Amino acid sequence: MPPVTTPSDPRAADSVSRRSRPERVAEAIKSWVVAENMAPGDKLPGEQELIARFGMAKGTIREAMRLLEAQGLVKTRTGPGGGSFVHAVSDARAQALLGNYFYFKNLTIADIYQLRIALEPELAASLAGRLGEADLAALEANIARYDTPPATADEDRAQHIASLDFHRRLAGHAENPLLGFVIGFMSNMLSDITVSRRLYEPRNYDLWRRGRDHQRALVRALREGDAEAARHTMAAHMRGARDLMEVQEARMARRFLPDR
Amino acid sequence: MPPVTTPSDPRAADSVSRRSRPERVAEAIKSWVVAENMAPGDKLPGEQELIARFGMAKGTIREAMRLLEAQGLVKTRTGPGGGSFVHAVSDARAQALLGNYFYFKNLTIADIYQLRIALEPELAASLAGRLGEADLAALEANIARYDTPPATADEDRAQHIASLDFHRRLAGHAENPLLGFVIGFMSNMLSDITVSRRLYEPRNYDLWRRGRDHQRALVRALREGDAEAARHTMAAHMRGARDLMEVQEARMARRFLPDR
DNA sequence: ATCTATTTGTACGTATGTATT
DNA sequence: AAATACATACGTACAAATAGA
Repeated sequence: MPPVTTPSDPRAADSVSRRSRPERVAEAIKSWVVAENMAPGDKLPGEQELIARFGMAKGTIREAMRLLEAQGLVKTRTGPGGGSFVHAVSDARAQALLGNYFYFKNLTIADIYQLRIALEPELAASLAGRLGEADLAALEANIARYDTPPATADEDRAQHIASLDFHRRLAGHAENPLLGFVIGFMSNMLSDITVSRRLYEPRNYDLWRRGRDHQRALVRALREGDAEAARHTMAAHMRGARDLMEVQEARMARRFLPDR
Repeated sequence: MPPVTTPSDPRAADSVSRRSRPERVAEAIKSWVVAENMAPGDKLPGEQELIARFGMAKGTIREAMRLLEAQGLVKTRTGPGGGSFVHAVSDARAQALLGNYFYFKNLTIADIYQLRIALEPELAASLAGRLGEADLAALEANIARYDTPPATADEDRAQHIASLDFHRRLAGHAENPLLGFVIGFMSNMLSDITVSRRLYEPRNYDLWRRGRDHQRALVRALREGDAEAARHTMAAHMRGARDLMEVQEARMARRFLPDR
């Protein structure tokens, strides 16, 4: 583990030394993890050893560990064999942290759909012919969850989330982790909306049913390995979904995404 | 500020109470910020008041504040009038946190280009006719930074980063914050690469010069407000840039993104 | 099932650092 | 320059959790 600038360093004015000690310790540990090429599950030095190595107080070291924990990079366990361990940042954590960023922007549903229309067809095409029968069956089972018209606002909402699950599933199968992450993130953001015109109004329901048929056609194209059909079907599905959101006057909820 | 489950709570087994006290305090403060609809700059209660309100020790409160600080949601200042303040998560912070997530995936340059090819043309089209003359001139000045062939590996690298600045600038003008963020993030990820075949080899340089010409044509389309020309020029530019990365056998660096 | 050892988690008092007035 | 109001850091004591005997 590398040394950290000591507190008695006389040149304490540059942008590195201006950071708090916990911050500096956390940075040092991060670059140590890189230098040692550590993998998830590997154990970091214990509290006492860190206190000794950095020459800092227990509280300072603990604050540093909380900084790393909030980033999702370490998990800490008590007891014998306990300690802090390198941890791969989870999907949910990364999404929650990114959601914090957008909490202060005013991201609209139209913004999200601009990316969905560009990316979901790309994902669909790249998945054609690459899903096993079990996964395809799971997608069809998912569609069945919203096969009957919703009768209440609660059912309406549940079906809306269920139809996003379809896209979350696809995202989970993406071989491109960036593509999968962005699409999964958008699906979760869209799960948190409020609508002022309900789905079960005839005009809305018609749009919605067309979307469900698109999903059916999409699974067919995926099964047959027809990438271009999958791409075009998904593109049509996304345009329809965007229109439905507009008709429903859907609005994003203003809250932080949950971490799990 | 809402109360937090007290330490003497007998039902300490569910997924909420299993969180550590600092985590619970941090969550409570986050939902309080939402409930009060606080904005960046607003002051949170001071250490002493939090200690009193939560009935916890100073160290616990401080660890909670470090959790929020790592997420980029609060900044803390010392001195009179100091304390912790709500803070909009910065671009750099959000990118660094998302970069942590991809550190453990193996994201390839091809993965990034799959998204760039889908998204950059969309951004270009949406910017056509919407940039002022000053911004357009800045883009042209940026292109001038790599107008002459690089002579050394250092110049090669500097020009590579400079050409990504062009895209960072465009991303900065995006009206869609999600689109701008994702493109800016990818630009920064691509700034951290190593290449095994240098740009100044004739074949590579030819590809690279074609890219520079695409950027020039793109600025022209943006100035003229021709969205479709901008879209197609950017699409060609992205395909060319991807080919150049492949020819150069570029590889992602394995490190954490800096926070600023 | 209990005890014991190990390791983190919480508490609290004191001293120091830092920025504002 | 001095007083003030705040966070920052330290050190110690004890509590809680967990694995293993």
